Amino acid sequence: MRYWLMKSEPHDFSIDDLENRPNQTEPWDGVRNYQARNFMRDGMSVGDRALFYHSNTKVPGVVGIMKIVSEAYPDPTAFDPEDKHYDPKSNPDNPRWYHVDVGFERKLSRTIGLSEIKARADEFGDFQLIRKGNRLSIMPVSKAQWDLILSME
DNA sequence: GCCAACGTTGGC
DNA sequence: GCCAACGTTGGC
Repeated sequence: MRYWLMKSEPHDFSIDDLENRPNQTEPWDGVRNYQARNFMRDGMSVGDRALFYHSNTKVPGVVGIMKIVSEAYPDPTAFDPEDKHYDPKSNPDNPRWYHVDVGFERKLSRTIGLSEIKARADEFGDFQLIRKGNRLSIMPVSKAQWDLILSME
């Protein structure tokens, strides 16, 4: 089993939105970055777990835990001209974008802020989240990093 | 709202 | 294949 971190802007889709979905699952659609796609398509397996991270908000940070509940499959929003994430270069015969479904596991009792994580950068070691200029929305997390974040809850 | 950092596009 | 221009991400 692997560990991941997945970012979402809470005004687009938040941990509460996920919790309130009928089955508490949701396709993690709209990813249009090759590295992030490759992590979902080639790296993830059902049963993996992921930190839900709120980005571009007042207190950016880790807010909950999800599990990966599907294998990767083509992202249909790329085929829909009406969709915000439409990509004319992706089509059903040759899909460019893939995603997985995620499931709600639990909310953290509080937000583990990015600033708190940065303050302990030494303990986290090489962590994409706190690399300078990081813009990746999906990234792997080591077991040690996972445990460290949850120990800060 | 600003802007630095980054990824993508497209002309050459 | 290079690289300038552009669009996006995301912290602050």
